[in-house]
Amino acid sequence: MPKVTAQHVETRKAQILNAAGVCFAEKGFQRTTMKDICRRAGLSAGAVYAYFPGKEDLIRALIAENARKNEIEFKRLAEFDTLREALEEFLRLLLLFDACDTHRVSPDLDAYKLKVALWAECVRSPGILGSIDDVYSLAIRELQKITRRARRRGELREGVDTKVVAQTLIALLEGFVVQQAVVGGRLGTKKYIDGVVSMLEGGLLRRTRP
Amino acid sequence: MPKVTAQHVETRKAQILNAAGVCFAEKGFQRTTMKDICRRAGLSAGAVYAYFPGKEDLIRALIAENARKNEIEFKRLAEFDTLREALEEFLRLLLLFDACDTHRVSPDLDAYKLKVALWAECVRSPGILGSIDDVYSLAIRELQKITRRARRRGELREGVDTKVVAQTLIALLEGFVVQQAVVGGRLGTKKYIDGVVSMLEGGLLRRTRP
Amino acid sequence: MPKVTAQHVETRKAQILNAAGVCFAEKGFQRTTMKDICRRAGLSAGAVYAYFPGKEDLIRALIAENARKNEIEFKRLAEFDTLREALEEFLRLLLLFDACDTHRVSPDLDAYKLKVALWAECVRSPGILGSIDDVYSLAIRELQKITRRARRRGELREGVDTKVVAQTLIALLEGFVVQQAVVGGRLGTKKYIDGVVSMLEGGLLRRTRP
Amino acid sequence: MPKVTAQHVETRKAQILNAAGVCFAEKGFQRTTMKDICRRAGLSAGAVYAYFPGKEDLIRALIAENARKNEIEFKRLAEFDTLREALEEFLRLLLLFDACDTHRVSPDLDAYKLKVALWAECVRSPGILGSIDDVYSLAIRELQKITRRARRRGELREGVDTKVVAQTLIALLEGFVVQQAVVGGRLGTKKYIDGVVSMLEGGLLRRTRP
DNA sequence: TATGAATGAGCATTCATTCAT
DNA sequence: CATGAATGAATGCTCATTCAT
Repeated sequence: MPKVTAQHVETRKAQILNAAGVCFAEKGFQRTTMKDICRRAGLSAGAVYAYFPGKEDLIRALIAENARKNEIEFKRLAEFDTLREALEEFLRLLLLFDACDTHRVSPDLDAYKLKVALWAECVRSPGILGSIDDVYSLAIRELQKITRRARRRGELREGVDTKVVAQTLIALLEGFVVQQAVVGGRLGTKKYIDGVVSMLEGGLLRRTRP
Repeated sequence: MPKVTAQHVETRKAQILNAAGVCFAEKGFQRTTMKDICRRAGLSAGAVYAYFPGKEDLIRALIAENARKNEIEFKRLAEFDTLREALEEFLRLLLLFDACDTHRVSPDLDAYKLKVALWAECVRSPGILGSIDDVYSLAIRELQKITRRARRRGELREGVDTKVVAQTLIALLEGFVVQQAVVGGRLGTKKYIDGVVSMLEGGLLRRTRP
Repeated sequence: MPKVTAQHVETRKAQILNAAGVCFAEKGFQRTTMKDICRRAGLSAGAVYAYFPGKEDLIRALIAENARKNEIEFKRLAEFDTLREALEEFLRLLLLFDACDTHRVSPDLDAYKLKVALWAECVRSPGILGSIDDVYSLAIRELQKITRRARRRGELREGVDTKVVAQTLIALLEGFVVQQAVVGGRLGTKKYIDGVVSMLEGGLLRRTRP
Repeated sequence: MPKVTAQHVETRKAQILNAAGVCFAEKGFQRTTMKDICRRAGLSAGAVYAYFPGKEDLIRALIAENARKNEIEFKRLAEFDTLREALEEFLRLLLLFDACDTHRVSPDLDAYKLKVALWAECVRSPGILGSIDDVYSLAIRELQKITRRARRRGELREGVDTKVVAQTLIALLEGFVVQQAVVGGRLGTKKYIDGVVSMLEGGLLRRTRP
């Protein structure tokens, strides 16, 4: 019975986070009412509160989940042999699959909007800031690792600060998300990735033959 | 007397928008109460409502103001002779001065946070979406103009899509803003700008001497 | 459980309408705050709003209820054999019992005041006007039926317009209500009814023996 | 200068009461804002408050004015020779001319609505109840005088209580006003008056020849 | 466990009234 | 005398959270 219960708890939590994610993407965190989430989850208020202490905990859980997924993604990047491949994968993973997948949201657009909603809350709630900080630290650390290895292999131009590179890559990602969310997802993801990779290749990577 | 009144109206509106900007940056749009804004503006509720019909109109006004400033900035970029200079100015203007200035906020950090707060509202309120769209269209158009001129002057690598370049530049900007807001402004702006410019130079701009 | 709930909903609604009726009678619609009603109903604001979408709906419901009761009363009038009896019943029912009963108000005075309060709102709110119109149409129609039957039986003086009779009867009723409400219920209901009936008998009804 | 000022004061007061009457008829007392009245009067808030201490005083003044007019009308009724003539005049005066005139309102409908609005306020405001009471007392007293004289002249059926007659007449008046206001003035005033007079003649007045 | 009725603090907004000019 | 900007208490309504069943 304990096992069954543990399983059940996970199912319920996932069900609730699912609903919360969709709602937050649709209407933002503050505009979403607990009733919205209950309705979408097909549960009563009491049930939701049995699994999560409060509304705030729902975003916190969503962010934590996001972090966990991010960690996995970033570690997978380290397995690529060339920086070029890693870069392409980085953009592809995070812009495409990540979008739909991480946040349990089906249409991409919602995933972008949810990200913006999460950021907006991160910026204020002191309770959340901590966890988001960790996500960034991890991402930068992992990206730095990859870049450093690339340098060792001679793939990198000289004089390039690996931390700044990491920040830049993240900015290219998040800046894309903002535009997608705000402009309504009309951005041409494939074209953007290609363009970015080609720009980075030209400057970030050393010319194979001077 | 008409002149005095017109002057007075502008003063009051600015005073209120000032206060609203600071509050939104601090606590986000939804968490900010009208009372917060009134207190900060040193005015009574009635006074604020005499100048703005409602809370929503305050963000709308803030976004509109932002748009107006952006327009001016972007047009100024066109005056630079080389793309490199324009790029540096682009990043510098928008990340540094713009931040403090556009939103009438003194500490930089608040400006970044305000941007995130505005985005979060843009994503939902149908009434706002229109105006923000215009801002993006303008920005992309202006940046494209600059890049096309650079191409004609032979400053640009071949095979580069000017629209994607514009999107990338904006992403580098907005991605930086997100990080600053979320991480708490610990990013080293100067280093970031230098890094980005150097990366773009290497790839975006044709090597002066192969 | 559905039965219990349905029952419960009706109880609550009645409890709230009760309270609203008393408050509106005491202070009028506009001067009555939702807090007044909540206090009198012994419920929280949230509870009241769970059963009625807004303040306006409370009067609307009160008017609708009034209409339903009126319909029943008027149909009962049709069962009397002579017009005289029907008239007496008409006045008696509507001035006495109706007053205390229809509006769930115990002291008569409140019932009169509530009527005036309802009229005052009817006059303005477009949403209410429709329903009140129906009440009048029904009342006039039913009274006309009764009078026409009386004419067929030869109870009526010649040359009498049945519609005008209906309007007159209603006026005698409502004019009484106004006086009671405004003057403070000092009017001598019994005496008024007797007087009116005797006047109507003298003129409205044909002399049985010239 | 004192004379000029006194004249001016009266003009201003009339101007303000005019505006107040129209507004109250349109939207009721509570829904009418002082701003509405100011706008309609073409005056500033300060100006209105210079002539009337507050909003309440505006209805009080309107009621007082109504009372003064009523007094004159009723005294004029006493001058008719027969009760029948007086009755017809009573209804005609008060339903037609009174409506448009007393309340300084041009379209009849507004006058009826204003009456209802005034009653609604009379019922609550303790400060107003007194003055309205006087109006009723006077009306009943004057009508009684007329009826008593008619009795002395043998115009009246035996066994008729003059006070009840007065109340009935007033009820016929006010009941008509309620219907007009609520139903939207579709009542056929002339027909109503004729009908009422004929009913009253048949019963209230002794048959000239049995 | 699950329910959903109830709570009540909190919020945006309105408007009668004042008073410096 | 007149103005109209400013005040701030008051109001209708929402929604996160609790708890008896």
